[in-house]
Amino acid sequence: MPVAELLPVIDVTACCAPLTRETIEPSNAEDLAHSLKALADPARLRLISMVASHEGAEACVCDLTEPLGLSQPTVSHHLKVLVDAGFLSRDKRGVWAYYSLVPGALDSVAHLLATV
Amino acid sequence: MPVAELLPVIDVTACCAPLTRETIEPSNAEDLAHSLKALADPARLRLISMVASHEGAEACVCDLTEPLGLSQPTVSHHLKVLVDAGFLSRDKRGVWAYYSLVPGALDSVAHLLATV
DNA sequence: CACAGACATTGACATCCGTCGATGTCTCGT
DNA sequence: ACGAGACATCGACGGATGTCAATGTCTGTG
Repeated sequence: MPVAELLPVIDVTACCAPLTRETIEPSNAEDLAHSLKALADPARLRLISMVASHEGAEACVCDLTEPLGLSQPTVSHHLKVLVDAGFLSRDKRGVWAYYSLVPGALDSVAHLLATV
Repeated sequence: MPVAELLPVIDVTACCAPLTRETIEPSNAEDLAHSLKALADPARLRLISMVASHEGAEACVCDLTEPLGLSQPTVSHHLKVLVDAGFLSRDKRGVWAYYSLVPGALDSVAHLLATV
């Protein structure tokens, strides 16, 4: 497993100043790039958006597969990427796996990008 | 040339509410993903950071190649990706090409990601 | 006008990534 | 205990991406 898998967003954000404040360190650039890569996919952006606006602010795979128009394994794959990156959390209750937003994760990345 | 090349960040930001406010439209997700893909690379993040913190808030390719540790064609390639995505602007003066940040571009993406 | 230098473009290559079908694992109801 | 269903994992495949060497284009200089 790549090292980056062990560095979710919260750790990235605690490390350094916003991108344009000072020259970013190569290792920090690598971490931030890893977080952004997790977001830089249409299906994953839609998943985050769908989970956030779903009732109860959580959703199971069965809620997401059909509206997304992708196969169940593909949806599970994307969700895993988002969980590993620290943007979503997974809560298995019975047969279902419920995904919800990790509070502050998106804001951390947004803060690193913002110039003001 | 892909259509997305013609949709720099400013257009993406003018289109829709923050990601978690309401379910994002597939086409908007595609546009935002394209912008994020442009940022989701360590070399490109470092380029943005180096340009922003360079004196005069602009830098030419010759300023960037050596500290980045990549070949000149590769640096030119990354800069082109960032210009096409609307994050950097290019100003050719004489033999040199000066790159600088597009004001508000990073903030637009940051605003789309933020939840607050 | 030729030459040197800064940068862009091209072509090639290795790697990464999104996708799916097939299969595995676990839980619940019968 | 068995079967059904929800989800994860695996293996494979095609397309996208980062990188470089080689080459092209343009600008200023001797």
